[in-house]
Amino acid sequence: MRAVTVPESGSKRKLLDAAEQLFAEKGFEAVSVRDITRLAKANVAAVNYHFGSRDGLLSLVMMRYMLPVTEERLARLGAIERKWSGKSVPLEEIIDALVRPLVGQVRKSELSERLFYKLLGRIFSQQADGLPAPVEEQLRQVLERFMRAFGKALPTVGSEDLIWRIHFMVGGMIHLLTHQDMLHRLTHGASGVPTMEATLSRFIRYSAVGLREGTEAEAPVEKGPQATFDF
Amino acid sequence: MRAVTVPESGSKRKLLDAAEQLFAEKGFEAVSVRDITRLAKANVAAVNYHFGSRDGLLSLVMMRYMLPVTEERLARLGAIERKWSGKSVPLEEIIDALVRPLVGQVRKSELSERLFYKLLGRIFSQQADGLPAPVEEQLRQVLERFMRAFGKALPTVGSEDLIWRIHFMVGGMIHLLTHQDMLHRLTHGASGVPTMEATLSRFIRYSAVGLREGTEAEAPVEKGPQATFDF
DNA sequence: GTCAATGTCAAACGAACGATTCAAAAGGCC
DNA sequence: GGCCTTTTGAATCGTTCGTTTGACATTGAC
Repeated sequence: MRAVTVPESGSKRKLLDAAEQLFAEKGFEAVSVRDITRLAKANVAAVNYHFGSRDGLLSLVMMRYMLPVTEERLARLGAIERKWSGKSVPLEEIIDALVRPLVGQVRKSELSERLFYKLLGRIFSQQADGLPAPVEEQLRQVLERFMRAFGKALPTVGSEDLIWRIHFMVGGMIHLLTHQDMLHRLTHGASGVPTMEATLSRFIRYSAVGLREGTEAEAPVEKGPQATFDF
Repeated sequence: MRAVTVPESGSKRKLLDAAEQLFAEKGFEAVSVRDITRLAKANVAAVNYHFGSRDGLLSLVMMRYMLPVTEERLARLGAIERKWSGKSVPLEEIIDALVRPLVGQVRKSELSERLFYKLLGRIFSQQADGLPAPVEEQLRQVLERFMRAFGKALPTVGSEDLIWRIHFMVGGMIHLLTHQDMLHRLTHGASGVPTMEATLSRFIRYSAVGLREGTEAEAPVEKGPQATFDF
């Protein structure tokens, strides 16, 4: 994976910043090239000059935010598996490796925290075929790696159950990103600070019990020949 | 709530059907009135004649699908509470009342099952201020009613925890609707039939354990002065 | 038959869209 | 200075957007 480098100044950088802000606020389809150049105080032609097309700019914005998240996710998962080498990895730590990079990368961004999460949420909630190919490839890769890890941590959960439970968990994660601001306003009206970190541990606890649902109570019977899961 | 009546034939009906199909397939923003009139084999002016504007048609489509769901949700919850009058209502039955109407209304629709769920998912995943006022009002009403019910069924869960857990659950529900087709293809490759009903009970079990997380193990201490939740 | 209400139709409206052109300006290097 | 590459600027391309217009057809009431 190549890094997405960004010039420190100049109109290219101004265009990227403006595009990120507008995409996060209004969605990828609701922002025109003219909206972006107007905010960046640049010429309409600049987008096509620097990025080839509107789609080129969109891809670059997505990659710039997804790549660090993907790399931190995979690095954290790798570190965890090394730490517990051989032994089974606690479920909570896997979920943590999946979701913590979403907040871990926020400070490196120029965007406000609120817009950063919105932008990530918009990327995740896109239909897969609406994403640039390299972004889609990243998501596929992350899914495969974490699927395998969850499968090992939950050996008594049938593969079909596991897929669905992870599906529900991912839905909660996306919803958390896209509607995070609304709920944080509700639950921390005036006080303020303890926002995302506290929410994260809530999410991890919620998802962990859902993922292992039934594995303690019921007998550890194998559910069929399709015991191991890999796609 | 007034019912949304639809003419049995004529171009108005054809426009509604075409709009529903296209909105479900491509999203509310990606469909033009010309796309709709082309599919309906009607004139471009027909949309504005029958519905006043594109937004008018969009509102009508949303209302047509949301109203029966909302009514069935509230009716089911009411029936459950009457059945368990006084006694505490099992959590699973409340979740069931929230999600079963999503599949209960599918047969009354002209749309295929797959598109029906997609359309509902698109409505739910819209930002609140992107929805027509009456639809938003329905969602607000449903949320308030069910919040109260969940609060009674989980008296030991702090109100702030409860809000977040319901938030995660709703995210899973929306994700289930919007990406249901992809996963059903994966998990029932060729076989087919046992799709949504089995998935629903999976979702209910997953969400139930997440919602009551910690309420069995830990002592039932009140978490603070904000014990009861109502907004 | 006449009238008014109800739909339908082709045509066109102004506005906005992404993209392109080409000349002027700016910047680095000899 | 002179030269060449990179970047900007205003103007404009062809399309598509939602909406409107006014003529024309159909219908049922009286």
